[in-house]
Amino acid sequence: MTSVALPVEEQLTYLRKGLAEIIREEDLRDRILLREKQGKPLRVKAGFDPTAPDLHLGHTVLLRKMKHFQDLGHRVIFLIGSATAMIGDPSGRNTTRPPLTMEEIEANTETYKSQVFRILDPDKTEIRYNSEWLTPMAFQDIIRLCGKYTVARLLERDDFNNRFAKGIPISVHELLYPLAQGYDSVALECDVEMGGTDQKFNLLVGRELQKDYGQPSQIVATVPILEGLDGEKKMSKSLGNYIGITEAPEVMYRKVMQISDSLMFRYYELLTDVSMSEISAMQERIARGDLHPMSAKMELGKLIVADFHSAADAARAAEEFNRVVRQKEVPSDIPVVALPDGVRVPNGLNVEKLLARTGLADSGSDASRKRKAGSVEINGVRVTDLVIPDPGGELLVQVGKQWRRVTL
RNA sequence: GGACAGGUGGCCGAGCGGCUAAUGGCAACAGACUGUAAAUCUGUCGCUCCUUGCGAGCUACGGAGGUUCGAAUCCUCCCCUGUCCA
Repeated sequence: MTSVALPVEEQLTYLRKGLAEIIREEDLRDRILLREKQGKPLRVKAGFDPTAPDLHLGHTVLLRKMKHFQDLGHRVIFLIGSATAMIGDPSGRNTTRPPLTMEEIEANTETYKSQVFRILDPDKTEIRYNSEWLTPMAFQDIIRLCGKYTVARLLERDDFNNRFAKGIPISVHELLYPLAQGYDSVALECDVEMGGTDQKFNLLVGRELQKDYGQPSQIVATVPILEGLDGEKKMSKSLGNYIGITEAPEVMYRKVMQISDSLMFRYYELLTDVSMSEISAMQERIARGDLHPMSAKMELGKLIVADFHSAADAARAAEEFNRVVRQKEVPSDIPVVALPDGVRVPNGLNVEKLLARTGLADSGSDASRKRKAGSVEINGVRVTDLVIPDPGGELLVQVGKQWRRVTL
């Protein structure tokens, strides 16, 4: 879809799907019409933290939606929070972070580009840095900015509110974060700002500040926060419940297969172009027993893998999954390592050393535990002995989902 | 500036002189079951070494000292957080 002149109601329908909230929808309609009359695209901004350039599927919910704006001919501003990176969105206790150097930020930007343009259209994307306008601000400018908002209003933010109530520290500079983010919208004269629902407060501050600076208030569009593989907490790298968009097809596919059945529909909704009616039809068929949930999940896996790799990769990943996981055969791409030093002992091979030094265990102690727990298989045979006779040739070592091919 | 309450393993949270590598919960890892779903059950869950044993050593309860045969637990100073008062 590349048409620019889609009727406004159709644009709204297209955009509404998969958005958690639009504030306010009437404003969005008016703004679309206004810009259309002026022959200008909407300026749609979303901010990203330059410290974490590794994107996962959680981020793609937002990116996909940004792409939808582009599909309608609008302009997307991919804002890198180079100046605000020092604060970090006050979601927790990370108070102050060391400032990144310009080199680091540029390196991270490159990483972003290589990932983001798997989804966004580069021709309709503007990459900007908020240090462009925030860094030159003088103290009096900052004071002026602070003068436009009150502490009481900042404390309305859930996170601040909770922390304040529970007596968890809030540093003053954290309060500046929403103001800085809001000011970004002023500097960029945004029509729309997008973000996760957890960003709602910050996005709304932008509306207020724009008004103060004599601009029309931006429309706020929030996307739902994607649950991670555990189905409960939000997808995040630090929680380890994520699927990274640069991960190998097999890994992605396997991770998708691990999610719970209920989560699968959520993923269908937020991560694929499958329509809501198709999704509910699928749910009905599963409820009736016409469709095995696993088949539906396999389909989801293929769709997601194909999005970031290719249909062929997706098919291959599915095949591999069937072979390895369902038929318990040996995976095809096992890391090959040479027999590490110290594994060979006078009467054979030391299993614990083998695990610890091929990355199958975190430490010697961990290796010892895994061995004693009976988690180790070597050449298809469960091994609990500390020392095994040297079988000659190569070793196929398995601990849980991890495999190593060790050459002697 | 003053008064009070706190800082324990990835997180939450017990312990308040020895029996404590530290109860319990969550997370994590492995095994069973399965659709490598969920649920459930079992085991593990600081590090190193080896003679792989209910083995030895080392490190750990904000930091530094001290008391004691022995401290996460008592004392002193310091750092950090919160509440109240000025």
